[in-house]
Amino acid sequence: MRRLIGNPTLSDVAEVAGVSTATVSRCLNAPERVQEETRKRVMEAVQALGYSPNFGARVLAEGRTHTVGAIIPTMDNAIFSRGLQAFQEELRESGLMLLIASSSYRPEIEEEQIRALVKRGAEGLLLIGFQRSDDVRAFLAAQQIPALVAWAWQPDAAQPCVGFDNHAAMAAMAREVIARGHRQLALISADPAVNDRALVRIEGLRAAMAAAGLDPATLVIETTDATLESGGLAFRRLWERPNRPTAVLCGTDVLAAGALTAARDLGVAVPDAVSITGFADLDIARITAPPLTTMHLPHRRMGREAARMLVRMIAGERVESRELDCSLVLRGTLAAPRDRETGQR
Amino acid sequence: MRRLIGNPTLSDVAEVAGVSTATVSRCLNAPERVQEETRKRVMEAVQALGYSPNFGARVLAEGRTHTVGAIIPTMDNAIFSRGLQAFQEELRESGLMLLIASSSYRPEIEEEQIRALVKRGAEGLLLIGFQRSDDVRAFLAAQQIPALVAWAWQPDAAQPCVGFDNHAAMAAMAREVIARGHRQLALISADPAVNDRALVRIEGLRAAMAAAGLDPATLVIETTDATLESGGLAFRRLWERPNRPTAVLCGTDVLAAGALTAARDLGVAVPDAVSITGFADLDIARITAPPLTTMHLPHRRMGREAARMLVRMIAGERVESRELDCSLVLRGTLAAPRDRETGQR
DNA sequence: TTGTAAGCGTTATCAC
DNA sequence: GTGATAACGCTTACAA
Repeated sequence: MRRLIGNPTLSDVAEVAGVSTATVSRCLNAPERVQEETRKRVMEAVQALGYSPNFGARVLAEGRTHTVGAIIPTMDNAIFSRGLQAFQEELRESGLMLLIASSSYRPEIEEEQIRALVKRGAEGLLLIGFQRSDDVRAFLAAQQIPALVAWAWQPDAAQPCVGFDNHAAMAAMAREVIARGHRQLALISADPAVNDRALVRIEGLRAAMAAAGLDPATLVIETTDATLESGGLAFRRLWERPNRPTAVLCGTDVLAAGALTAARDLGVAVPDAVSITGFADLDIARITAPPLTTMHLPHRRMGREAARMLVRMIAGERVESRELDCSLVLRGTLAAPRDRETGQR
Repeated sequence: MRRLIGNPTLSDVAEVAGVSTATVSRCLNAPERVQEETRKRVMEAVQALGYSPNFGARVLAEGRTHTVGAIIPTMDNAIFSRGLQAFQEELRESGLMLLIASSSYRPEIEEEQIRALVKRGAEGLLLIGFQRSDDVRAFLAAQQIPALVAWAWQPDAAQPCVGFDNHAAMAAMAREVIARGHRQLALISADPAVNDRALVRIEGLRAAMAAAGLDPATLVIETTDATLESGGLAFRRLWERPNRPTAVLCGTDVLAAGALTAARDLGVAVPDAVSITGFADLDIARITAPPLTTMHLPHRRMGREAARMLVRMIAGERVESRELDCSLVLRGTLAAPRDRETGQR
């Protein structure tokens, strides 16, 4: 498609200013390399014509797009939005633009978007989690597009990553719950089949149970998607079971908030009748009643660090994967279980 | 910058397949226009070389980037994230990629980002609110970049927009509050100087007061930024004043949730001692205790509609601005004021 | 300091 | 149906 009205080009500017295109280009990209007077003349011509460089031509000639891509499951989940905001802010410092796509937690869409982003000139990619087909991995390698996995860190990761140790974090939460005396645990989690962070968290939880002498097989898991409603529904299902758990751990604050709301609607007192824990320490963790006991994640730091790492990867440097610390934040939804017979703690 | 290892080009593929570059290009862009057999041979060469078209060259030749840009105050505010997600999903349907930037509510950063986005090839822009310097407007006009204002709609808008009538919506909320018997109103709002939606909401509130025979000058306004903490702090300031309001309207659910949390911490019962209302009907509106009375906004519909309109604008079509409906959702934080002397309603 | 001119890798218009 | 070849608008050696 040709532009309806031809935008002014470099040579238009050059003609008006009475210089060569090279000089105009220099004025724009390396002003110090051209004489004060000439530059002034050129800049006036630029102004007069309302010139703005053609993106395609610049990319073709320079060989760079100054753009990176990020593919997240959805922007409509606070667990990603804060870190993503920090990621974008830091990218801006490096003069990079951010291309965003979302996968709706579906691998085939993620793959499609990875290809689309690369086709659109992304020089590097931010990806969530490790789960990915060999096909895409080969594609990325062939195109020499560096990809950084974020929101997850694993000790043995083959790819560069930045995030926290989901296994250890969930295990720590489980230890805290178990230390309070809970023996009947339940988990509300995203589907581990499509969410490797969820899978790893489940494993961490089971490991902690085993280490504490509990049988991991007694763990009841409700798998669901990542919305408030789903968390509430999952809690209701849990509550209909013969053996009600005394503590419900949740894979996310969003699920926990949903569970908490369902508990309130059901007239189930938290933490008196049941303890509920979250994961992520989102804003919502502080506004529930009672406020949510959860695992604090360094959202902004992770976003910033991801941007810095990706910038270096694009520059061709090798980067070390980076583990960030989480910390348990005890608020009001975790307490010792009450004895169901006596009502005593 | 030259690529370290030259990626395969169209002519590499052409050479391997023993055809011309034109044929290869056709195979990729209009497969039906080339013979079955030739195409097969070409595709094999493409595979073998791991060929992927060069973005810059394609843009230069085609004259299109298939990319749009969006600049929002911040992704880290649920009031934008849901609509933005829908916007991106709909863009994908049209084969467009999304470039995202944020302004932190600062006009000068927004302006910088507008220019950056255009420089990076955005064919159209999604902008929040109407407030913008003449400079940028002229720039956009000169570059012939269509811009759609979203999250706001005004009857007399000079630019195409899609959203809701902030004035009418806030007035409706105020009418509801006043109808309950409230006479001492307060508002926790974003700074109207940097947020035109906030300004319009204030005006709507004042208009409703005047229409109900209340003196708009009695409205107490606490201006603050858009975070949970700020909402809480603003509520505390309100509560320290000599004349405590009986109802606190908030410009956003986030501010309302902060206010609600502060009220809880202060031991102020909601809605018994004070009514609080939100705006936007975010997820958090349903998890506060009591759940928040707020104004429902059609987030996803707005995002989708914005994408469709922008696509048409880019195609050169004229579009009509579109107003979307809001609806009051009464939950638990609004009630009739209690008489401070007698405790009666 | 400035100008000349050779790419950059596509798409698209012609001929054939 | 296929092949030459001319744009597309910029950056950047290299020359002057």
